[in-house]
Amino acid sequence: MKNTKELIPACIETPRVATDAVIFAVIDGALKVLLIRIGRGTYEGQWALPGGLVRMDESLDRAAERILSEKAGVDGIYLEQLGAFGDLDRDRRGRNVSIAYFALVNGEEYLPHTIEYYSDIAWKDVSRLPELAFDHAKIVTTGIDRLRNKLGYSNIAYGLLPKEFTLTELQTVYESILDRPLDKRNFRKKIVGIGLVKETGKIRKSGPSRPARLYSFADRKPKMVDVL
Amino acid sequence: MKNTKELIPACIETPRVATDAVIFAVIDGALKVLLIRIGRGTYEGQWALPGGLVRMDESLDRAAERILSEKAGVDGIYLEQLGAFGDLDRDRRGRNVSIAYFALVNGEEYLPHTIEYYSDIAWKDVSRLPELAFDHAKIVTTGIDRLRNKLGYSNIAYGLLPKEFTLTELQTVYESILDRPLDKRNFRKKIVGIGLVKETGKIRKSGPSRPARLYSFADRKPKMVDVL
DNA sequence: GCAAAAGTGTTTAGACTACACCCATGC
DNA sequence: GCATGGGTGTAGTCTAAACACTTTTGC
Repeated sequence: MKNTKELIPACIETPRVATDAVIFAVIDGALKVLLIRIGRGTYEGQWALPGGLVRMDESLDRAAERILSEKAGVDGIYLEQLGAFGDLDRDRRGRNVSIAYFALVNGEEYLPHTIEYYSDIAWKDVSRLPELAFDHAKIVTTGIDRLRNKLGYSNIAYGLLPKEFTLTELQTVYESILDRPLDKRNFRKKIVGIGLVKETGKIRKSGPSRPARLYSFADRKPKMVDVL
Repeated sequence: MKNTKELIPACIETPRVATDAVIFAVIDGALKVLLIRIGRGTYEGQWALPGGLVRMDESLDRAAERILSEKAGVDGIYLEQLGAFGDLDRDRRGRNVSIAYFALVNGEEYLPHTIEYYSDIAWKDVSRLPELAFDHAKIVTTGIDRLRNKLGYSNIAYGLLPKEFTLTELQTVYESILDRPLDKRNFRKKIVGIGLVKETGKIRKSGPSRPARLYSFADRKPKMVDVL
């Protein structure tokens, strides 16, 4: 673009720009993605990620926030860019490029609700995904890779948990995402040792078993830490 | 975009889509980036990354390859997407989004040459960069971070070296990029131990010192390995 | 024989892994 | 008193870091 002609016609042939969001939550011990079902048009009835076109007067990050808020009712959470997806055949309706974002929410607190154009919205288990429209399967895979990776060197897991939680709950989140069991003693030693979480002093009683201590994250901003 | 109206006007208001490339080389023991100087227009005389508009009939990856080839004469090298940059004020000439790529070349083999629209092209030391047009300083920073990171868990350094090289040369590349000295014995032990490189059996004599064994990369395709 | 770069091992400290039993509570 | 999940320590192995001298060559 640097060296194209300087005077730009109001309208130039360029791919349209959209964003799609991969929103994760851990629910019932399983990693889930928020999917919507398209209500009309070429892809009617198919599952896809929530997304939308980027407007001329908003940055990519802002567009992602707006679309997430409008189409999935999620506000004020951590959003991170996953990358741009721009293969020629990604959308049969016309040439476009999608900037994918990924986000984490606490599955207990957030209740998805369907909106206009979407005939359905639901959490789907990543290990049993339906067929997805566009190149969204690829985007989801990229998102899962990023999430797994990031879990090992950052504190992002805070996005998936309530303010207070037990170490067992935290471990379940890690195990669900990594899809493998972790040693309880080593996990607790490490997590507490690096100061990822701190004790709240509170205790939660639940059912016929020893009550658990409640912890909270030392930081609720994205931060690099050697976790695993 | 999924839930916009189905029939798309031939021309819709959307940001233009471009790509820019951050091309690295290690020359004279310093990490360098390939920059061009803009020949005309709003940003005339300023330094920037080589880039260009994405066409309607090519994917992002393909556009990046084409532009790299056309504007910097670099062909057939490893290209990796860095991410999308789409702030509102990134280009004073109009709204656009740039998909940035990063690439590595062997500074000894590749000689940059100026082309149409560019008044100059040159390797610039990353520690002494001129002021850059657009948001290219941010893109370069992202590129350097990615490169440093990747050096630690992949074999990408092969892109920066000729087919055969000495272990000292390899170490210089690592040190230039990480901007810190490495222990010679530990470096060699690790690099050879993990099988990143293999001996060619050849020896290179050069000046008044002990001749050095020549090595080559075990793999010349991107691969994950725990290097540092 | 000396300057210049190549090459080579050992020791130590910290991190990761594997592993099994007692504790506090509700019913 | 028993079922349920919470909580704890140690020994062995591996990896990373620190560190200094000998070798081969050209001149």
